[in-house]
Amino acid sequence: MVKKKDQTTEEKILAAAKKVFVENGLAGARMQDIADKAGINKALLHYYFRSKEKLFEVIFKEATSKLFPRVTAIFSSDIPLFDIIRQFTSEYVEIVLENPYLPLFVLNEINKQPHAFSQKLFGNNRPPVHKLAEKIEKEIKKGLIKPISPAHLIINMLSMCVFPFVGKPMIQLMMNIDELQFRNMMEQRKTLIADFIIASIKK
Amino acid sequence: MVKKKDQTTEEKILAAAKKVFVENGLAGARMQDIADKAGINKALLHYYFRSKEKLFEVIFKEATSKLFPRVTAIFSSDIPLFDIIRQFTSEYVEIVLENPYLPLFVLNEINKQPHAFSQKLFGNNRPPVHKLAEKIEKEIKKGLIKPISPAHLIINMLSMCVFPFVGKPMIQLMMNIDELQFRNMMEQRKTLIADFIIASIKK
DNA sequence: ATATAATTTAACCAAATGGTTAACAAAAGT
DNA sequence: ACTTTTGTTAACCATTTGGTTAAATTATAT
Repeated sequence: MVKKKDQTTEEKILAAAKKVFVENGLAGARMQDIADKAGINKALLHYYFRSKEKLFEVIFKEATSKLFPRVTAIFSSDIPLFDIIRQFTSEYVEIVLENPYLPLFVLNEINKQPHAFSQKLFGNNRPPVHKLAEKIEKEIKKGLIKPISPAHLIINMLSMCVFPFVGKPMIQLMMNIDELQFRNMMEQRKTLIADFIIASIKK
Repeated sequence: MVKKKDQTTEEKILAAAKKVFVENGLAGARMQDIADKAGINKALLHYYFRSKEKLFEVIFKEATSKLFPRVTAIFSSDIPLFDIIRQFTSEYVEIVLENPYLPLFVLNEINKQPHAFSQKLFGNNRPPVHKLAEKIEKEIKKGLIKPISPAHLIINMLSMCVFPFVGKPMIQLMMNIDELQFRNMMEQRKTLIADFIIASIKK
């Protein structure tokens, strides 16, 4: 199945931990489970990472570090609104397609400890939603798009990107589709979401 | 704080259990915690509901029984497409506003045991998405709305209804809004989502 | 070669957790 | 009045879990 040959012990642990944490959350993850999946003794976990919390923090940072800096970059980008929408939606879906279970994991942890995790997630610079909001306001005033509350527009965009992953099993159940079909659908969404939004707000 | 006076013991347990389960999930919930919140002994929990699983099942059914029958009803309703969209979005948001943490809870449990929970959730009659999909197809063929994949349209609608609740703490963090502001925003979404969708697909 | 440091393990520990038991108290029949 | 059923509790139990310890093995340096 998986090649674990030339990985260092630390790498083996991190790979196993990521799987277990993302699947079960912080509280639900078992150190023994991580050790087993990494093919090592449980005590060795504590040798490399002092505690469950510490290990979790490493995984959490690593898992989210790909996504949020990009969000921040795109939100503050100077390109036209429609391009921001296109770029954000396609990039978001593309990145998350690599880790489909990440969003539910992040939302869960942030839900359990909003402030602690917002700190871990954003540090001190949260994604500049206000910049995007201002840009939307401007376009409305210039009469380039239909009037809409910027906050709602942003939430709509975020919703259509994030929810399909969070609700993946439910969607698969309701629509009776397998892994491949789901993946194909998400590939389509890379462009479809932006088209859908723009069709709604374009004058 | 809360009035627990004229409640029967069973009601006290159910109220406490709902809170604890929804906040922590099946695995994260503690029987002792439920007992404490209900102001009773832990053994009494097992006297009323034999096990954690049994208690959970009761809570789960009670919590979801309000929502899904309505979804099914609206999906199979014979009214025009735009009315379905308006009715579904407004009703969904309205119902969930009473239990804002329900969606994340349900998605989590369904994620952990897709088949077991789909059984508990839907029994043998899943929401008839196909009926709605067929209706969309027809409207497209009749040239009444722009062409769009029915599956994607449904996912978009679902996304904009569900995600704001699932992502509530994250949205509150990113947009820096309090409980009341969030609630007001969701009130607005009762009509806004449908307007947004219809604007996008209307010819 | 051998002393030193880094890595790995088996055995153990204390705390937490779901669940049980046996005894006690309160209601409800009779 | 008293017997039976229902409701409630404290104490207890087995298992699980995160974490520790001390010994063993392997690598590194001298």
